[in-house]
Amino acid sequence: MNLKELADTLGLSPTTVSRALNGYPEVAERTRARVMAAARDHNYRPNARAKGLATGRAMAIGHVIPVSHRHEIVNPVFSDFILGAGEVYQSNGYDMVLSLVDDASQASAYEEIAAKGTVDGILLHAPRVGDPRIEILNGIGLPFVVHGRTSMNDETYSWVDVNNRRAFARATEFLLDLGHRRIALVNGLMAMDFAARRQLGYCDALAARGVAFDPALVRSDEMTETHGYVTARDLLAGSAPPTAFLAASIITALGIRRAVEEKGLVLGRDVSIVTHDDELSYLRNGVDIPTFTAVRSSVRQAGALCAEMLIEAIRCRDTPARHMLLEAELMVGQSTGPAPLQRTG
Amino acid sequence: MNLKELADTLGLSPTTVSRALNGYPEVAERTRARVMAAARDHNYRPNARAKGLATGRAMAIGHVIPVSHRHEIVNPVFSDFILGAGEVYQSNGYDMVLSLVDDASQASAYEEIAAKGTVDGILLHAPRVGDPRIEILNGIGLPFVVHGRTSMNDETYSWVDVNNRRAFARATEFLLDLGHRRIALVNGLMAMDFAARRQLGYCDALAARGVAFDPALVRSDEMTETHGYVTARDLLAGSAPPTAFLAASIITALGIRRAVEEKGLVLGRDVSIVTHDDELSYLRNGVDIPTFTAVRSSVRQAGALCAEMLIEAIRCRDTPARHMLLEAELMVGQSTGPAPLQRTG
DNA sequence: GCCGCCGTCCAAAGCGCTTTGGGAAAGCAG
DNA sequence: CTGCTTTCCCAAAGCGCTTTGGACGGCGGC
Repeated sequence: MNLKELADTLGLSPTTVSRALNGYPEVAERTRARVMAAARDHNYRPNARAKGLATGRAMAIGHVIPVSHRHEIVNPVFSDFILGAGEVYQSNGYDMVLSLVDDASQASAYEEIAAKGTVDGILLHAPRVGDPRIEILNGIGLPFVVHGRTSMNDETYSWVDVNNRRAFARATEFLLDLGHRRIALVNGLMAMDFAARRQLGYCDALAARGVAFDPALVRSDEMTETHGYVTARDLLAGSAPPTAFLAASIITALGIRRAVEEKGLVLGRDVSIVTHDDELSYLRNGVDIPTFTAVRSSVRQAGALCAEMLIEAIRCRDTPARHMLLEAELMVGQSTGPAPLQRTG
Repeated sequence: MNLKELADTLGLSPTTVSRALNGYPEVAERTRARVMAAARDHNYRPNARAKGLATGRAMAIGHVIPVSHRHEIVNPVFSDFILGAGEVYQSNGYDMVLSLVDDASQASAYEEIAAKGTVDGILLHAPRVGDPRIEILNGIGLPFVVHGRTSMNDETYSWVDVNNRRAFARATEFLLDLGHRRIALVNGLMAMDFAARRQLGYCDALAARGVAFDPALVRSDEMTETHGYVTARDLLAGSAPPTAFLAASIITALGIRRAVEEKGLVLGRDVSIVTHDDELSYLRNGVDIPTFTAVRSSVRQAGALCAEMLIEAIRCRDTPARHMLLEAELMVGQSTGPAPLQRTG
């Protein structure tokens, strides 16, 4: 059933039916009611492609997911982010289209997406330090919002980010307050902007208390369980093992805990862990009391905020760039405790 | 730059340019080369909406993700599945569009998607036992492939599934061989088809060895870390605790391990775990030797297979339904060992 | 009674592409 | 040279919708 057929059924012109359905005033209310009823009865939906062609709007938003061929890992927070964004899209009538793009063809991919006209805006994930994609997108002229930031020219584009620096400074301070002095940072890949900021926060807090920064205590890699495990096992086997760990994600923290417990140490007594917690739906941090002490910030909420910001940018194309810095909340759980008395050896 | 402009630049008609770009034979090779070069130079891409309108093909595939409002959980395997499917789509020129649909509006959602015409086919996730969506989709007439199965009328639609029954029978046999008799099954939600099949496999294996089925040893819930932990803690605290656990996913297994180790028990000695392993990219099962003994089957590969099957179904609309049953592989890791001698009390 | 306005509807153009149905030029055989 | 096929190209219709620019009748004001 298309518009013309529906119009024929009603003995009206396509023009009138279109206007009736889209809420234009030039149609009698009685007629509009008749049209609406018929549309419902016949289960009519306007063809999205035709509508898009006519209006110039795609009513869809593109998410570009970088697929690196060296280390093919899907960001585990991705599905929760999508959920948050998706709900906002849905209630605003937007579709969500995903494009997997490998690192090599990043530049051309965005131009292609823009030229094809399948989307009205783009949501950019996982920006790297000094990510060139932002410049590319700015050049293309399609509205976009970045989940996260990249170090330079923050003002030239819209973003939603967690205050990673503050969050990790906060977490570090908390551990310092508990008397820990050897605090390991099990970070994500340093090429990622958020990882760089987290390390800055960690260093800030150490410096503020006059604790020397020890590069041997900082490790960066993809945020897998394995990375947490291997790193913690390594560090704990050293001559001057850390008494506390800062983890970049709950998944990493799980790996760290495994190494800790495997060594017969007790979490919260012998070793403390503070983790960043994205509040992933499938990895809730404990039932009532948080298992891990964590600086937490819902990635799902971030998804919703990004989506709202982007939709607004699409509606009014020439509004200035907007920014939203979310503060993570420190939740004390069972994985932290006072630093143990200095062990000899 | 659109087709008409490109044609004008070249001094050709839109018809010829279109044919040149789409590989039709009615155009001189010299002209074609000229057109191709100009298209590249001007960075021309045909507008997808217009192309779709003209051809009737959307060159996009829809993934419908159920969002239940009671327990809002995103399937943790989802992102890996998407990755596998996405790569296939990309290399075949298809876009991927995601729709979040809440349980209430499942039926109408599919009709809407079909009528809107944004996609050429649908990939169905996480089918439930006797899932009504399959009937709906069959009625709509849009090609679709199910990742998983539902119990009835397997022949009437295309699916890709792991042989869950066999996999869990296999895992159970393995534990029985090691001498375990009290084997707990920490399953996913029983409403999910795969969970039901897994339990069947478990029961099959017990029955084949004459071991009585104890309903107290079977627990079903969403496959979170918390579920694994809480369930295992409960069961281990009972008067006749299990000596082995079957976990529905690595995430659940992590929770079980936590409960085991918290109780001071040693994995692979006091308690064994066999888990299903979807080979999630962010939760690799160990570095060299698998941490968990597992029946494994890559969900990413399943995504790719689903995508291929669906694209084929779209290309030849009236091919019969196809089915693909993947066998999971048993990988012995460090989480299993001979059943401990019977503890008294 | 005439004019102008308003409310209601419609015809037709246009969005950017594909595809049908020629048509002109070139090539070939007779 | 004629008639036919082949090669290469084009004009125009059409995909399903929106939107511009009227058309038409009824109404009130003067």
